[in-house]
Amino acid sequence: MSQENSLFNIGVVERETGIGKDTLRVWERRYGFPAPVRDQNEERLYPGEQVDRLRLIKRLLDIGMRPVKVVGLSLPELNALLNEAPKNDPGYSPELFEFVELIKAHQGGALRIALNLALFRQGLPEFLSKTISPLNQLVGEAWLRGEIRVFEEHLYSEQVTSVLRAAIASIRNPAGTPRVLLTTLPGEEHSLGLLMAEATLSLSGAQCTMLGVQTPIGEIVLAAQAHQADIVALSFTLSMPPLQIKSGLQQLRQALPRQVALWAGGSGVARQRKPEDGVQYLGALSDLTEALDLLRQG
Amino acid sequence: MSQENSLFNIGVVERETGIGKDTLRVWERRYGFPAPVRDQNEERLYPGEQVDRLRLIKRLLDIGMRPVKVVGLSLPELNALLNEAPKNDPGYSPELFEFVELIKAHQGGALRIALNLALFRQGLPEFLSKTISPLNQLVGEAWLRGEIRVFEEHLYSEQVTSVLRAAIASIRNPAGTPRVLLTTLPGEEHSLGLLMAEATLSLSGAQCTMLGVQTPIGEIVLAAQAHQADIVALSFTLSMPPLQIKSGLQQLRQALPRQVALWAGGSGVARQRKPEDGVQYLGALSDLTEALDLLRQG
DNA sequence: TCATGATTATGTCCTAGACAAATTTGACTT
DNA sequence: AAGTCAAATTTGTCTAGGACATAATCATGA
Repeated sequence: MSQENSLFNIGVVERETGIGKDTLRVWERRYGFPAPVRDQNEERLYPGEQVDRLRLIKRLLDIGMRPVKVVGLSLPELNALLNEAPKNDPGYSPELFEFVELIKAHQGGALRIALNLALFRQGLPEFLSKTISPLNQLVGEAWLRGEIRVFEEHLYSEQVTSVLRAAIASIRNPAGTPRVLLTTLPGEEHSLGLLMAEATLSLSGAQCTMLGVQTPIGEIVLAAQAHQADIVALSFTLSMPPLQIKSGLQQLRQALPRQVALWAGGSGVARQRKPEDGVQYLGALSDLTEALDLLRQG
Repeated sequence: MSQENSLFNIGVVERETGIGKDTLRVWERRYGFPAPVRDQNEERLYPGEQVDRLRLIKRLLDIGMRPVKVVGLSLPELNALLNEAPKNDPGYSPELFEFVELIKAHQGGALRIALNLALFRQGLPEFLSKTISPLNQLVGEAWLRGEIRVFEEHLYSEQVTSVLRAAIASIRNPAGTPRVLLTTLPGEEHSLGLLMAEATLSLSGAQCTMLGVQTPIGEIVLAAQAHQADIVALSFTLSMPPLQIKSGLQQLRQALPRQVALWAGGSGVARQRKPEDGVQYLGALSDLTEALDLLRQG
C-alpha cells in the first residue's frame, strides 16, 4: 500500500477516515483494533497500514455491516468476507467497465469526453439513471475490492461534476416552477447527488437554487424563506451516519414552514428504517420527477 | 436571528461551527462561554443564539484575534470590537458593492450574469485579482458585520464556482506543461481557491488535474506519481487551523519525491510564520504565474 | 530597536465510566 | 412458517477533570 512507515495521531486519523476520536478509542478498548503505538507522551500514533484498514472498515459499516463483525479483522480476512458477501450484481452493462478502465488508467480527459458522449447519446435522464448511478456504485465496489484508490475516486467525481455542471448551465430555468432549494446538512460533504438532482429537476422545468454542501439547519430555513422555495431538497450519501440524518431531518422539518416540502434523497436515506413525518424520501432519481408531477397536480 | 428556541447538542455544534468538542468544553471551563443548558442526562444543549455567537467567534479567531479577548464577549461587545478594529480598507471599487447588493437581494441568476460580464470585460487574470479576490474578502467582512448570512455566502460561492468552472472548461489544456495536481488536505473543504488556481494555471498553459477537496496525504503522493505531476498545488482558507496546515505540509513534503514541487496558496498560508523547507508559499494569484515562469526557465 | 528567555494561553490528547437508541435475539402466538 | 413483542446486546456519543507541547505574549537586557 502507501505510507507504510508513516504514523498519524488521532486527530489526523479522524479527518482522514471520517471516524470520530471517541469511536476510535472505544473500538480499541472493545475490539482490540486499531492498535496504535504510543509516543513518549502516551499519545496514540496510528501506522499508515491501520489507517488504510480503518478506511475499508468505514466503508463496510456504511454498507450495513456491524462493527463486531468487521472491526478487528485483518486485511485478508476482510477481503475474504468481501468475496463471500452476497453480490447483488445488477448485471452492469459492458460500457460501464470501459469507464472504470479509464479511471484506472488515470485518463481524466478521456473519461470526461466519454461521459459527455454518453450524455448526448442517451439524453440526460437516461444518462443519470443508466450510466452515472450504476457507475457510482460500480466505482464504490471496485474501491472495496482494492481495485481503485481514493484518489482515483476523486478523479472520477471531478469529471462527473464537470460534465453535470456544464449540462446544468445550459438547461437552467430561472423562471421555472416550483422553486427548489438544494443543499446538504452539515456533515454531508458530497455534492454529486445534489448535482444529479439539480440536473433532473431543471430538465423538468423547476427553478433550482443550489446552496452547495453543509448549510447549517437554521440557514436552510432562512434561505427557503428568502427564495420562497416550495421544496427543500437534501442529499445524503452512505458516509453520513443514519442517526445524524434522522435527527437532522427532524430538526429541519420542525423549523421549516408547513407549506414547504422537504425531500431527502441519496443512498443514505435508503437505509432509514422509519420514515419521518413530513419528509418525502426519494430512493431513485426517477422518484424525483414523479414527486414533482404529483406536487404540480396537487 | 434564527432558531431562537432550538437547542443543539455538542456534536451538532461541532459540525455547524467547526469548533471541536474538546475546545467547546474547555472554553466553557476557562472563559465561562459557551454556557449550554443541560438535559435530564447532564448533557450539554446549546441555544441557537450561542451557536450563532460561536460562529462569529470562530471567524474572529480565524482573522487573528485571541480567544481570551473574544470568547465570552456578548454580541454587542463583539460588534463594538469589530468597529474599533483597524480597517485595512483597500478602497474597494464601487462595482464590487453592486455584487454584494445582488447577494443581499438573493439574485443568484443576476449575480452569475454580472460576474460573467465582468469576466469577459476584464479578462480572466484581472477578473480573478480585481473582482473575485477582493469580493471574497468583502463578502467575508460583510458577514462579520452581520450584513449577510451564511446561506448568502453559500449562494455567492456557488455562483462563482459556476462561472469559474465554465471558464476552465473552455481553456483546459490536456497537453500543457508543466503538469499540476490540485487538491486540498483533509480538513480543508473549500474549493474556490483551487478553481481560481486552476483557471490561472490553465490560462498559462499548464496541464491541471483537479482532485477536488480533502485528499488524504498518502493518496496525494500516489496521484502525483500516477499523473507524473511536476507540481502539487494545495489551497488553504482561514478556516484551516495553522497547526494543521504546518504539519500537513511537513508530512506531504516528506512523502513526496524531491523533484515534485509543492506549492501552497490561499489566505490560510499567509498566516504561517516560519516557512517550511521545500514548500513554495504563494500569497497571491499573481505569484502563481511568476512561479510557473520561474519553474519553466529553471 | 532588536534578540532572548520566561511566562501565559491554547488546543488537543488522555482515562474510564455512563447511557440512550438501535439492533439482534429469543420466546411466544397466529 | 411467519409475525409480534419484550429482553438482551451492541454501538456511538457524551461526561469529568487532568495533562502537556507548542504558540503567542511579555519582560528583560544588549
